[in-house]
Amino acid sequence: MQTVLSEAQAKHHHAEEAVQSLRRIVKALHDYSTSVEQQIGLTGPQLWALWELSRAGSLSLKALSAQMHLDPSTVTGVVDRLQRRNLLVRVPDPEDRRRVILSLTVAGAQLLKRAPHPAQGQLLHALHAMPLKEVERLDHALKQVATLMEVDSTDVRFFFAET
Amino acid sequence: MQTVLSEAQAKHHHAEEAVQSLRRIVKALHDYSTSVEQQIGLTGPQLWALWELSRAGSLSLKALSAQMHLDPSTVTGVVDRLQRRNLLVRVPDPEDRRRVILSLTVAGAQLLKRAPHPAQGQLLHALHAMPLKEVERLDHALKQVATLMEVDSTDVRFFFAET
DNA sequence: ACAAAACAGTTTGCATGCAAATATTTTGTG
DNA sequence: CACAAAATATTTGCATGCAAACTGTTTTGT
Repeated sequence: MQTVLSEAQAKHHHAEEAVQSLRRIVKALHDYSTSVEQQIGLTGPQLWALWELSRAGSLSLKALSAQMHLDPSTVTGVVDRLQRRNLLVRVPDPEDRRRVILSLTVAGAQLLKRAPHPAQGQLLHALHAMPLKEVERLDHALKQVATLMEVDSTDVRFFFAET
Repeated sequence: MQTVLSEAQAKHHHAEEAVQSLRRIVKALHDYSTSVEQQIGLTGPQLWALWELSRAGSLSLKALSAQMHLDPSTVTGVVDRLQRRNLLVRVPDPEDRRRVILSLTVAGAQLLKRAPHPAQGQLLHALHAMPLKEVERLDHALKQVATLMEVDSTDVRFFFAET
């Protein structure tokens, strides 16, 4: 019983620490975004959108929001602000007049050239600085966490006693 | 050279996968927040604020925002909405009249009783479902990632070649 | 052929979230 | 004591982000 208890406590400890680390990671990502904004005057999502557009050549708004895992209504706003600064254009799709084709302008493409890699760059950089074995394990563990979180999405209430 | 190259590729692969998993985790956290909102009519931050307040008894706005790692101006808004629903009260601190003391109302405390554990509950639940060894490794790896990201916050530009 | 359903994009309304500016109060220094 | 500096909370302005409602267009089913 003693063993079980202390093992549970150890797990609790590491779990809390892991959550804390995730918070730090999210914060670091945000700070990186802020520094990018200072450098080139684009917010994280704005740079990300341009980057996806550059990668794909051109995209419908729906496709772009799928790439970014964001709601189309959110992306509409981001695209508005980019268009207002002449970094991209909206062109109606002749094939399907519901659709809008988004493409970079020359100004947009040029800006991208002097811009850093979008948001996740920081994270990827950190991962690349770690030994392969470590990255493998991290990958595996995170995948497990993500899956567990997705599976148990219903009634997780009171999993923790109030101590 | 062959070995080095494929090892780099393996690392790249796992790094990309890890980023993807982090995205899934963030999304799962958000989905959990949404389900909580459906259940008890409070957003994630609102529940979180009440919970911190309950844990501490009472807090100044500054202290609460420190607990939540949020800007005071953000917390002001959250507190506004909670106060509007009579879940907490603002009382001027007689000791220091700049300060405001936040405390739960009876209604707030009662609501908390039937509320699930705030946001991170989902994540903690998932971590507790994992073997201790795994949680330990995850904790360690995440700590490393967070530290690396914080250290290299300046010029990470172009760490990745455009492939 | 044409009503119904599905789809793409936008608009509106709301809740975060931060930075910068402001008002009030307290503290520290000469 | 006086006055500058710091601290606390708020306000304002802006950019995400989602859900729901709405418009127009295309596809589907009968």
